[in-house]
Amino acid sequence: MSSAASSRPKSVPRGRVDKRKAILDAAFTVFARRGYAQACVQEIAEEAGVAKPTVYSHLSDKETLFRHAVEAALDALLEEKLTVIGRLRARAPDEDPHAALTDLAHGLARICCGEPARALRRLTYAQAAQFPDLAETTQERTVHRPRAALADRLARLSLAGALRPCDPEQAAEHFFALLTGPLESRSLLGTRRVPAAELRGTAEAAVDTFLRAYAGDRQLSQTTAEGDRPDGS
Amino acid sequence: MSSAASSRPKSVPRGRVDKRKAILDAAFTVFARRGYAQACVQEIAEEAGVAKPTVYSHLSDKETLFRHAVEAALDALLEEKLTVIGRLRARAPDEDPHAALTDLAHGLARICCGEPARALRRLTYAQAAQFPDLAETTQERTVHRPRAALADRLARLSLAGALRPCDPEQAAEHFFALLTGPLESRSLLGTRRVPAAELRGTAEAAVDTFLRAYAGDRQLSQTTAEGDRPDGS
DNA sequence: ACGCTGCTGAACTCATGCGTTCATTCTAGA
DNA sequence: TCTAGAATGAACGCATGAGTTCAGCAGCGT
Repeated sequence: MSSAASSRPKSVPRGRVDKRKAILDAAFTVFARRGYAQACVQEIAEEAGVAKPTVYSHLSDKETLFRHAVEAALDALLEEKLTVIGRLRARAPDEDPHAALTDLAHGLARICCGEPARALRRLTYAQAAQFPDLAETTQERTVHRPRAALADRLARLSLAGALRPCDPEQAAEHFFALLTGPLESRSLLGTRRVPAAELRGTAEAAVDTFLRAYAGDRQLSQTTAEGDRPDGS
Repeated sequence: MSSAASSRPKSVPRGRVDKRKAILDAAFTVFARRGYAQACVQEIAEEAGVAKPTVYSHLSDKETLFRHAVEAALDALLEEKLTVIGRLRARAPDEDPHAALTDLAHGLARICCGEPARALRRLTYAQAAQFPDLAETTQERTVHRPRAALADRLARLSLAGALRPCDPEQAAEHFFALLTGPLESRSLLGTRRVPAAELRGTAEAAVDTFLRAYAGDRQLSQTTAEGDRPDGS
């Protein structure tokens, strides 16, 4: 997303390129950098390697620009998360869930701490009051849908006896909470880049606690023994 | 905080009042309502029942105004949280931790879903890029200090055998995560007012899961039996 | 009664930035 | 090669709002 635009395509051959996409990418980059109010359309145009009137010919408004840019970024992020969650499907349902969940947690942690996700969180929080419908879309795409997808997977694990009988929606919610809550505080509201080691430690701690609370009888003793050192961060 | 200013003291007797406090309260109210960039000093002055030059005579800048208003709100919020956490101290350390933690969770949930806390989260997220030091102060006051305070209490519970041996800092972190994560998603990024019933249910679910993961051997069977219905929200 | 101090309100300057206009230039396609 | 449509860039009008100025006014101590 921002990686493509951050190389400042100043010298696009001026002819036919996919200007619209370039503009939306640039818009997200600049909004992420400055925030909605502080971002000016001129800078977006420059970032996209395009003239200001061109921007207005594609997207009528600064607000429209913002909405489309944010929604595109949301979609990309959702897809990433669903892919990582979907990897659970490939696992044998009766395998030890510890390894599978650790992989999952680590994958999700990497996504949540990536620049796009952090920027998106800042932007949607900031404009939650001004564009309440966007806040709703955001929750839907970044929280509810991934949670539902995870709940499906956890339900299967539960049936297979790897997790105790429980409400899978709530289990998924708690899984995400244990993972993203600590990450949130470690990234200083998305301000700071979380080092990979911390990220891994946080993910493991989350899985540990999650399994202590949700592991099925079959797994309990094993898990409890394994995660007994206090911490490591 | 905002309750004093929300009654629009349009007709202050013009003479000596604590203008400065009125201004800071009004500033927080207006910033919370509009966001930093959209808030205008004129509106803050009106909300405080004061003329615009008076505002500038007390606080030199819009930025200064913002910082002082936010920090005052942060302090108030921190004190509230510490008070609620401090109530754990009064409990007998060998008593069943379930009741104590539920009280705590419920108290914290009420604070975190209150208008000041939600507004504060929106504001600091929004301006995290522009005023990074404020983001740090915010984390310190709203996360680290309360977590440290809770960790102290949990350490005592652990020593008393009510919780299993564990890193109290991490236990506290997970406790907060299990509580505030779900609350966050239920309040739609602070946009929506969470109904009391949901709030209570979330708090109980958080304590449930927390105790399943952290209860000491003495408590394990009891807790596990008690929280066995899937959910309730 | 007098003047000092702090507040008022209205008007002002100035910077910023949205959205638009227009004459010009480029590219694609016939 | 010629033409239509898209893109350019530079300038413009206009609104908004930060921060300031200033003449007047209320209260208060003396």
